[in-house]
Amino acid sequence: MARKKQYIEEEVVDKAMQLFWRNGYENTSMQMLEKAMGINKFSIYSSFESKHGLFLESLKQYKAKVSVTLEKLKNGTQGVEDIKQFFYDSVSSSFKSDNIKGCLVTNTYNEFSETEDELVKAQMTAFMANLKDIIIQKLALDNNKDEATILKQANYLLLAKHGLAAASRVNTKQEIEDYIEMIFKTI
Amino acid sequence: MARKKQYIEEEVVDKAMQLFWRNGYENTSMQMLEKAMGINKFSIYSSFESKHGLFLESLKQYKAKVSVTLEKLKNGTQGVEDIKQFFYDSVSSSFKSDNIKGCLVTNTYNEFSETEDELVKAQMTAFMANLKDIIIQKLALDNNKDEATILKQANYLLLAKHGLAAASRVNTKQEIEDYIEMIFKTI
DNA sequence: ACAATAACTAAACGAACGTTTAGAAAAATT
DNA sequence: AATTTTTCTAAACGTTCGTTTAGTTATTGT
Repeated sequence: MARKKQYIEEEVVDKAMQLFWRNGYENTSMQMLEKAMGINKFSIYSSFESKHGLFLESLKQYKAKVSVTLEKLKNGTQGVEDIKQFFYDSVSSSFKSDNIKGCLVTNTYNEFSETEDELVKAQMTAFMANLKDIIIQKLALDNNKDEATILKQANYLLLAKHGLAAASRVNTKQEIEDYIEMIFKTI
Repeated sequence: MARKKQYIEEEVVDKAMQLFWRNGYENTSMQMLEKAMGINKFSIYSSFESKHGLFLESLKQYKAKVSVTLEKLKNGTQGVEDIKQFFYDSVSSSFKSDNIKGCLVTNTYNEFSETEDELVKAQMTAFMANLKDIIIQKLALDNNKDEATILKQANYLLLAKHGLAAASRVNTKQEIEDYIEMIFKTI
């Protein structure tokens, strides 16, 4: 019939994701994407329809990437200790030297908080809500906490995670680890 | 001699600051600034040289604005309790209904973390360092904490404040207040 | 080998960006 | 009132943005 694609979509999306992750949506241009993905604009548009479509695909791939860590948390049986480990897992990629870019979901949550892009915002909210549910589940595993305490602690942990993601962009490993330890002293 | 300016620079900078605060630097256009400041591009450029210059001026004005709260913290004698009050003061402006924009310094810190704008980054770092010093001072006021503990707690509080600023963009008042209370349970 | 089809290159698109400029309007000095 | 000086208006500047469009190249099935 015809020619085959000379690139694997999953591979080029991964490159795009890394760029969005580091620079955000608005500060990543099609020119930068072309270069990083190793294919040109036509190919990007024929595969993903638009920059926005590519971004949504990048978000999807990011979620798939972190789902390993999330699944590990979900399957844990140690309660609070599992959550703590999840926090450590979440920032571990930042410590691989120059990969300091926090959490793509959190970054996106911030960047899009003032926009009217309901599609992206809905995805972010869903991700957060899912994480909150899991955290509540883990907290409930523990001994004798009443529901009100669990909800408060879940909120606290979610916001602390939010801060952690932001912090991992600018703070040292030691500071971040100290921070995590401090977070869980209260719980 | 000649005509006088028909606007007060401090007033128009305040409008600009609010816009930058809400949307960030890159997502605020000159067109938006023209409209919000009520003067046109020529006037903006003759007063502030460039968009970047206007942004620096906005940052300066923001610092002046929060210096009241910062001074209150500096003059406090209650130690940890002063810091907690400072946290409440910091988010209080977010509760005035639709003014949900977090902290301009934190927002800028995040947006510029991957740029090469050393001028802006230096200002942000200086602001953070100053806040850290003050927090250390307040923690030292308290009873019998050793220096290592104080440093750890100061780092924790700084990151918690960072998370708080991000959270105030997207969370409810109740969640934020619960969060602050939780933060200080450990200290 | 050839036709068909899809993926490629590369140039151009209009729109929006930050910035500049030429000329009109207004106020202060003489 | 005339002159000077500065601010103002409004249009245009050159770039870059995301997106589209010809036209070429490569691969597949017949």
